[in-house]
Amino acid sequence: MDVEKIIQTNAPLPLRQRSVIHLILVSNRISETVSHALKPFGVSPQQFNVLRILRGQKGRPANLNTLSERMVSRMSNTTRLVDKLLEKGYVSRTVCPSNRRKVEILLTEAGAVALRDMDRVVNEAEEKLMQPLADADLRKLNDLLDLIH
Amino acid sequence: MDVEKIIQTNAPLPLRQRSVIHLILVSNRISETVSHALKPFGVSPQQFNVLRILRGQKGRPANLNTLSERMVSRMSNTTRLVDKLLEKGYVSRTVCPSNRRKVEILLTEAGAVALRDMDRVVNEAEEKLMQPLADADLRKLNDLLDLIH
DNA sequence: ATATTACATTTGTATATACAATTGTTGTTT
DNA sequence: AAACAACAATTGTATATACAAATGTAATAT
Repeated sequence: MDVEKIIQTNAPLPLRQRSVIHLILVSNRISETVSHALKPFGVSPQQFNVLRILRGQKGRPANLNTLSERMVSRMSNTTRLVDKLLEKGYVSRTVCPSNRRKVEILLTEAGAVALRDMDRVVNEAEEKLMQPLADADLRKLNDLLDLIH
Repeated sequence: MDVEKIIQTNAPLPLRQRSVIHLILVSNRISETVSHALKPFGVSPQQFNVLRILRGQKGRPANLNTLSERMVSRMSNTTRLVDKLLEKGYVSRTVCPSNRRKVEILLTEAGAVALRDMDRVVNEAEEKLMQPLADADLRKLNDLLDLIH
């Protein structure tokens, strides 16, 4: 990404500042792309994220706490996210019988089916974005990101 | 950043997928940190961004179009962003005399003063985040990010 | 001159998110 | 058992953002 062109400055940016802006630009691009790919399914990237976490549970129910802890972006209103998925019939929500404070959320069959299609389009979108990076590049990128606090 | 720990999966992620999640996690972390650093000034990162663009204009007024084009995140409602900055007295807004469709936005003296303080805290925050990366690392990171579409 | 089109900004609306306050349930202390 | 603290989820509120529609102004065509 050509940072200077995007933010339209002619003065070259200090290296650190450029890196920070670059990271945000790339992340925005990724989010937009994924968002766009998911549009036909009527789910946001966060909702998609929740569905993937539920699949990872392999049939074991997840409560709200677990979901919010595992989300890529933690500061979400998980209750309302799950509401949306419920409306679409992708998840079920029942009060936990052993502890009535908790709630048990499960991926429905319809959710699992839809998720497979979502996976396909999201994977294609990510592949397209990251295609110029060889495996060695991706490994190096991950190593560098690991350094950031 | 330890991606697997954060999203709490024991299965190691495919390299490309891990990179994508990693980028988003890092970008979220940066946004949160900057957001937090700016809290005492009562401005959001986007508002800070607008102030910086206005300073870059060096006294020449910017219209709304210019602002939205140059913002790191383009999909913002620039009118309302400027409204907020106006309330705080950081910018002025007047109808352009030569073309009454346009609007001329300028950084006020109070805005310039506040911006200097914001710059300091934001720089400190970014420095702290990126401190583990040497110059060579930052250059490499920028190069890799440049590859992404 | 009037109508049409293009331009620049603003407003409306639905959704998302941050953060605080509230509700309902369970566990612990006295 | 009653009172209190801790836990889990939900609701309220303010702000942010995406996207479409509307407003007002200028340029162009008829």
